[in-house]
Amino acid sequence: MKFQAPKGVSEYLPGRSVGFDHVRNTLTAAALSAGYQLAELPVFEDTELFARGVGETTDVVTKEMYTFEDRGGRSITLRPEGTAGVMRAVIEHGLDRGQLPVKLWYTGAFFRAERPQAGRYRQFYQLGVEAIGLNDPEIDAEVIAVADRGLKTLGLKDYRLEITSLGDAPSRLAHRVDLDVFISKMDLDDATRAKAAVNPLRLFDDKREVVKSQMSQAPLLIDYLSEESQLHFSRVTSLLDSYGIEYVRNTSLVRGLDYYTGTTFEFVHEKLGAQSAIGGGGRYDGLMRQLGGADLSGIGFGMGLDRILLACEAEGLELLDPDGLDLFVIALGSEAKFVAAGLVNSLRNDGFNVDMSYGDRALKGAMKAADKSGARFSLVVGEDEVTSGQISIKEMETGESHAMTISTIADFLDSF
RNA sequence: GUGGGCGUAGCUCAGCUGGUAGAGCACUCGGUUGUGGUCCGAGAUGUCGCGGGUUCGAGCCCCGUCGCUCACCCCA
Repeated sequence: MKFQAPKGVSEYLPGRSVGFDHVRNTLTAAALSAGYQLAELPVFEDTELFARGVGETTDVVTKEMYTFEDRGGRSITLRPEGTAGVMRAVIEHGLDRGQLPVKLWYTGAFFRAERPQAGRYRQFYQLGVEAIGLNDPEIDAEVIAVADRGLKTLGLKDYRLEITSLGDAPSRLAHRVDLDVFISKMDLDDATRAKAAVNPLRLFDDKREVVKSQMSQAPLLIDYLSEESQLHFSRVTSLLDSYGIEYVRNTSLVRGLDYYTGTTFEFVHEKLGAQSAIGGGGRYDGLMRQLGGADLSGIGFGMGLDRILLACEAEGLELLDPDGLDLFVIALGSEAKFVAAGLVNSLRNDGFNVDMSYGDRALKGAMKAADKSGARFSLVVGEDEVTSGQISIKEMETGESHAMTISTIADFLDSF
């Protein structure tokens, strides 16, 4: 029996794992730049948390969750998204009792039992932030700017920020009345009509031409915003303007999680195929209360690390490893190998990244290994070096060598 | 869940109307008794995804299955 990874999971091995780590670290740095603090949360939660948080009628809940019963008979679900778990932790530990907003970031694996596709996996990685407790347009702009800063720091260019406002409850109620009337007059198949009955906004996202052409005349939620919602949204866009962050208004932007209200956004990459959303998020007014907490608003985003890596690769960005090897040591002969191992261990204790050749490789092969390791310097240790203590460190890129004694290697490496 | 394409060496792929498996890259060794990237030479590597069927004979045809992939759906 030959084992294979479970269907549809993403995994990153040498070659791509450095790029993945770089993406994650860059987005982490963006979150830290704005004062977000780490929340390390479980990957599974009470099933009910997601049912109530994400929305009972969403596809995510009705057909994409990994749900199972644990040994105590509890219904457990692998987290399909991050916000519900963060809210649970905030409520459970009373994090909202101090100063607001509570600003948290998280990263890790998420799970949805979907049919795999380009950029869509059953286990995938996200990094997200949540700012909870205040309904301040400056926070909306900050959250969007953090995500955008992360993408720009990576060097991404071929993406766009789409943004809209889903308004507050009164706005949406007024719109829905008119939208339902409009949809009732449309020519639709049964499945689509059923979908519309659950959430009519979904029809704005339909890719079929028959639906798209009819929906082009549909009433838009953006035209129903209350004055308060309008003011909030225009302030957010003004802030983005002042930050120099470009965006396009997408009045038919719809998201698959039910909890979004007000400011809602999505980052879309142009070179990714059908699964082109590399991240998205928005404000959620009723979520915390819905989950048994105080009636506080919040806003956050989730960025898809797998898709962002794909986007970087599609743009041909170089994702370098900042923590590569400083030195690669080649030992010739048993005695030299013993000495070299001690030297390597001691340099590692001093904080350098060092590797050495193992086995009994010929010098040529060992040099090749040094080359492939990506180390900045190489060093050959043989009988002569062991007895004299004199060595010569070679700079791999230039081929230049530097003579010194073994005891001064650390000082030499430090000077670079 | 629905539909299309594809599974051959570690990777990318070739393999004719069915006749018993190949290339390039990567890897190892040597040319150059202790200095990589170039060049030259040699070598090693496969249950041809898996199971069944047709056939004297299957990598090739048929069925099933698993996986990958692309799109729908949905979303990160």
